[in-house]
Parts: sequence; structure tokens; C-alpha cells
Amino acid sequence: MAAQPRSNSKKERRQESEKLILSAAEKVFSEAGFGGATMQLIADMAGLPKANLHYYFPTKEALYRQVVENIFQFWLQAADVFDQADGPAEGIGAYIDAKMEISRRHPAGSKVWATEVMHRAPVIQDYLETTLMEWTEGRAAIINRWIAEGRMDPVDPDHLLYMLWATTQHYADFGHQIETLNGGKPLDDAQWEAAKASVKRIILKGIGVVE
Amino acid sequence: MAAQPRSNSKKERRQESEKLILSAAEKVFSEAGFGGATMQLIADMAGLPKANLHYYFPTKEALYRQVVENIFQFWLQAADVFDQADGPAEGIGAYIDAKMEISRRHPAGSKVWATEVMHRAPVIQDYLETTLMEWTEGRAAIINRWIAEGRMDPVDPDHLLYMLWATTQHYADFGHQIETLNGGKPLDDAQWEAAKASVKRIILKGIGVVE
DNA sequence: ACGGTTCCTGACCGTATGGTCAAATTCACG
DNA sequence: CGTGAATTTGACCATACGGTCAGGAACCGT
Repeated sequence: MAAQPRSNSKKERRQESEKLILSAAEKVFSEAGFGGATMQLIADMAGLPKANLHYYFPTKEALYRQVVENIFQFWLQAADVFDQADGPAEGIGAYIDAKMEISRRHPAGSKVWATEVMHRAPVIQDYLETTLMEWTEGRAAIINRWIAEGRMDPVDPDHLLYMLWATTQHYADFGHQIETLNGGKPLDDAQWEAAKASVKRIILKGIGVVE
Repeated sequence: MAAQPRSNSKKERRQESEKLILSAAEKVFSEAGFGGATMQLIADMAGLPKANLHYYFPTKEALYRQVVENIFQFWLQAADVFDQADGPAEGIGAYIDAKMEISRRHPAGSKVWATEVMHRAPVIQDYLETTLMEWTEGRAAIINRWIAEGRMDPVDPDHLLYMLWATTQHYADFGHQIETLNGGKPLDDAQWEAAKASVKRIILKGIGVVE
């Protein structure tokens, strides 16, 4: 028992450190943007000396890239609900729920992603062209199948997907604006439920799968 | 003819210089964010020496603030169509058209605004709390009147407005992503029309004012 | 033509930032 | 233990950035 290295193996400790840094970086990048973020700020937030960051991540760009890639993976994974559904009402409804939940739980990641795309994706352009492209085409095919089966209105799948992304991510990216318009208070549980319900109601009715 | 001061009065030339700088600044801020933008870059884009910028705008913050304020004014003004309509189909439809047109013609401004809000509005928080708050409440009142008159479904006006903002601004803020998914080409005229039609169709049907 | 005001700009400055490095510390393992 | 590898960190460096300033150019009313 005494031989046991503290409670973590060396590799585990390394992963923990990286996670700590990545978490702090995500927050700082989301609040200040890539240019406004400083390694010192990230280090302070992580409670580590700045030089330590450079031991784990050689450059600011490398750290940023890792943050963005993690967000992207998280994103894709959360979209599985879309595929497992056997109809538009269930599939799109669950997708909206999932993305709203991400906006609520991980607003920083959403903001980093949004900023990266707005700046013409200098770091993850290859992901847009490959993974995201394929994902989008796959989902569009599913929607087209639902349309062909007469289970929803004939809408352009791309624009529907854009609307889903835009509406759900808005609650993260523009959360501060929403909070301000809500009297300076973040949305509470009931308000989040109302938001989800509103979004689902309008979109699902708008594409002809409810009422 | 020779006595004529070039073709501009002194005041006109001043305004022209300011406009040139503001235009360059909007583009640079939108592409690099506040932190990533440099006065040198803006000066180069405007074709002026850096010191000249500081003659017209004392600090980077002052220049940025002016950019954001201009965008906000532009925004509000374009929303007049909402008020002049006498029903939800016309009012909301025209609002969508107007905002889509802004996203198409002034994507840089939209991006600057989005970034500013995502960073918790350090510069224009007061506008959010006063002007935007009042504007939103006014529009919500109109929507509630339409609902009371039975001219549309009873939806939460705030969430409807968020959806309108999110969906229309998405075409500016995430224009690069859309362009990439569109095979690397910007949307052409027909595609923009299709986008507008899709958005209007889904939302207007979703709130029960068409079909 | 002149005097004053506005406008323009190259050269310069202090600071903050990303990144480096070598010395110190901790760790894994025979 | 002892030894080499991995980790940590304070001190340091080069650069780039926002901002200043003084001197000159252009302009305008008289």
C-alpha cells in the first residue's frame, strides 16, 4: 500500500494536469477570445505557474487547438440522439433538448467554437471540411428520408439544421444578453424548460410534425 | 473652380476619414476580435499611418466603442418594419427579411456585435440594459397583442424574439461555416432567397400565422 | 500674404506578452 | 538507496503593441 504512488499513477496525474489547464483555458478563451486571452491569465485560473503550461502545451496555439478540438468532439457525440430516433418528432425534438442542455452546461465551449468559426476557422478549418461536412450530409439524408416518407413538410434540410444550431447555441453564445433582458438573472430551471418547450414547439410545428 | 477646396469642406473630409477608419476597424475587429486586432492592422487596411488613427480616435477602446455603437444604431433602425406592420405575418415576415438582408450586407458588423455580447458586453452593457431592454419590451407587447387578438399562437414573445435573432444572425456570424458546407462558395442569390423562404416558412407556420 | 488652426506623420517609449532555460524537485524502479 | 527520467518553476529575453509627441504640411478666414 505504501508503494502505491499517492493515489494516481504518473499518467493519471498528467491527464489531470492537462484537464485542469484545458478547463481554465476554455473559460479564459471564451471570455476574452484568442487574442485577448493571456497565458498568465490561464495559468492564474488553473493555479499553476505560467511556465508549467508551456511544459504541457508548447504554444498558446497548441493549447487553443486542443480546446477547440475537444469541444468539437463533445458536440458530435451529443448528436447521436438524432440517428437513433425513428421519426422527426422524436429525433429533432431530442436533438433540440440535447443541444439546449449543452448550451446550458457548457456555454464556454460554445462561445469558443462560435468565435473560432466567426474568425474564419483558422485552426479547425479541416474539421469543417471533413467531419462536419460528412455529419451534415448524413443528417440531411435522414431528414430527406423523413420527408420522402411524408412524415414532415418538405423543407430544405440544410436550412433546418442551421436553424437548429442557431437557435440552440444562441442560448449559450448570447446568454449574457438573455440574462440582461431577464433582469440580470440567469434563466432558472423553469425558464430553461420554457425555452426548450418554445423552441421545440415552434420548430416542430413549423416543419409539420406536430398539431 | 481652383478656389474650391478640392471638393470637400473641412468637416466633410473629417467625416470621410472617420468613416474610412471605422469601416476598416469594423472589418479587422470582426476578423480578429478586439484583442487580436491591432491598430497597425486597421491603419494598413485604411491606408493611413497608425498615428493618424490616434488623431481621430484617442484609444483603441474609443474606436471599438464607436464601431459597436454604430452597429447597434443600424440594428435598431432596421427593425422599424416590425412596428409599421398590422399583423404578425407581415410584421415578423418583414423583420426576418430585413435581418437576413443585414446579415448578407453587413456580416462584419454582426460578428463584432456577437463577439461583444459573448464577452459579456464590456463596452455596451449600458445599451443592453436601457435601449435594447425597452425595444424588446415594446416588441413583446406587440406580439402579445397579436396573440390576444387571436392572430397567432400563444408563444412566449421573448423566446420568439431570441429565435428570430439567432436564426437570422446565424447567416452572418456563422457565414464561414455555411460557406464551407456549401462547397466553399458563398450563398448565391437564389440560395439566399431559399434561406429567407425557409426561415420564414418554418417560423411563421410554427407560430400559427400561415397554413 | 499672413497668422492661426487643423491635420498629418515618422520616430520614439514603456509595458505586457509569448516563449525559453537551467536549476531544483519529485518520481519510478531496480 | 541510487539513478535517470519526468516535472516544476523563477528568472529572463525578444518582440510587438498601444500610445505619445514634436515638427511640419495643408487649410481657412481676413
